[in-house]
Amino acid sequence: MKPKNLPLGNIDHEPIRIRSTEDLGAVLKVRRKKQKMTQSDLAGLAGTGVRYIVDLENGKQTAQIGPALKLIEWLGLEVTIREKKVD
Amino acid sequence: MKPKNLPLGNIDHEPIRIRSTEDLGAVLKVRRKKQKMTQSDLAGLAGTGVRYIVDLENGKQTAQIGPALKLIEWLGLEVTIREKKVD
DNA sequence: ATTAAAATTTCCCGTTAGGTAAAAATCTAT
DNA sequence: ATAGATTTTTACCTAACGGGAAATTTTAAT
Repeated sequence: MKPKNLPLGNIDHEPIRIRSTEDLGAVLKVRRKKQKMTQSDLAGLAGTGVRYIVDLENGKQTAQIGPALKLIEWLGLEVTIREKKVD
Repeated sequence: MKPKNLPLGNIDHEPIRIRSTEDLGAVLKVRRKKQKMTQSDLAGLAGTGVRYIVDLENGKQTAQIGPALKLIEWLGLEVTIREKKVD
């Protein structure tokens, strides 16, 4: 099978490595659109403001962790952490 | 093989699911000790203050994402995100 | 039990995250 | 092209993050 050429941030059931806030923002944005949600929708669900969502999706370094995890939950995603393969 | 009974937050190469900041804090703390680092060591490496490390390990909701990712890197860990299995 | 090292708490304080609301810019469809 | 919805930006503002340093508590070791 040839590896498919998927758009940046796309999630096709294989886990995506998050190295930076930019990575995270990209993934969340693509996922939100795939779920046909607006930023306001998400903000409402996760109990944050629109500004927070915008900042997060833009890879802001200083966005807070708590709300981000809730948001990820609402997007039907899950975060895992493990030892780096090559250390 | 019987599943081993590992201490909370231990990482034995299988990925750990992060649902909350408390989960994250616990994992990072155990990992730091396994690496024989002090909080000051880590703070120095990641370019943050000791207070930040303490807060993060204590599961503070409002800790910022950027420094956390750097820290995770320095601990030889990696973060991944994927679709929830059961949505 | 003492002593030392490490972890946590506390105080002071400049910087800023992020909420609301409104305006501007961008994207979608017809 | 134009209207409508969505996203982003902006401004204002309060709450609070997080750094440094010192003090206190906890842990570890002999």
